[in-house]
Amino acid sequence: MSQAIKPGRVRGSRTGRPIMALLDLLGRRWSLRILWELRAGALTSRALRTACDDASPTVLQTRLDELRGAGFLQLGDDGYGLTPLGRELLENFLPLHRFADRWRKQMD
Amino acid sequence: MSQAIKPGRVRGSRTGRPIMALLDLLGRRWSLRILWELRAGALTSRALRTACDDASPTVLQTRLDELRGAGFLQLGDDGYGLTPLGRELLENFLPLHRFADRWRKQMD
DNA sequence: ATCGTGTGCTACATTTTATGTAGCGTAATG
DNA sequence: CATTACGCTACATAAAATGTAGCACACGAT
Repeated sequence: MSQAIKPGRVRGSRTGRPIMALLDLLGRRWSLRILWELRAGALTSRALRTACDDASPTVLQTRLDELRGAGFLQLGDDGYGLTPLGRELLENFLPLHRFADRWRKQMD
Repeated sequence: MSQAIKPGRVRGSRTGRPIMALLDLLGRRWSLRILWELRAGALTSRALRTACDDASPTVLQTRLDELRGAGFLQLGDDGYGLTPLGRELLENFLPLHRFADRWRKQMD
C-alpha cells in the first residue's frame, strides 16, 4: 500500500520539517475535505464518499489510508472517525468556515 | 488561462458553498505551501519556486494565478505577496506549525 | 548600444494522480 | 439462503504535475 506519511518522510519537501510533511499531506486532493466532513462525527466509508460529492473510491481510499497512517483517522464500528489528534488538527480549520463566508462577500 | 476560483464556482463540490470552494482551492498541490512560504513577506516568483523545493514552474504559475484570482495574493514590485485577505486566511494556518511539532512527538 | 542578469511566464514530452465504473469478500439481518 | 451494506480493489480513461528548456521584457553596468 501507500507509504505512511510521517513528519520525517515527505514527498513535497527535502527538509523533513514536520510542517512540510503536514502541508504536503493536507495539500493532496480530498484530504482537507475528508477531515472537514468528519467534523460532526464518524461516517462509514460510503457515507463519506457521498459527502465528498462522490469522489472516486480509489483516491478516497488512498487518502483514508494516509490520514490513518498519519494518526488523524481511525476506523471503528461506526466507520471512519477523527482521532483525538485528528480533532486537534481540525480545530485549526474550523475558523475557515467563517472566513469562507467573508470571502464570498468580498468577491461580489 | 485557468478559470478563477470564486466561492460559487468550484470543481470539488456541487453545492457551491464557499467553504467547499475554499477547501478545493487549498487542497490543490502547493496551494497551502505557497501561502505558508509567503508568511514572512513577499517573494519573487523564482525565490518562491526555490522555497517550494523547486516545484515545477507550470503548476506553481497555475496556483499563483488561482490564488491571485481568489484575492489571496497580489503581484507587486517585490514579487508575490499576501493580500490583507490572504493574510487573514493564513492566520488560520499559523497554529499548524506548533501542531506539526506535537504531531512528530506523537509519532515516535 | 549591448551584454549580462533577473523577472514573470510559457511549451511540451513524460510521469504521476485522479476519475468512473464495476465488482470482490465479508459480516450482519431478514 | 437472499439481501443489504460494509471496507476495499481492478482497471481503462482522463486530468494534473513534473522536469527541462526557453521566451519577451526590464534594468544596470561596462
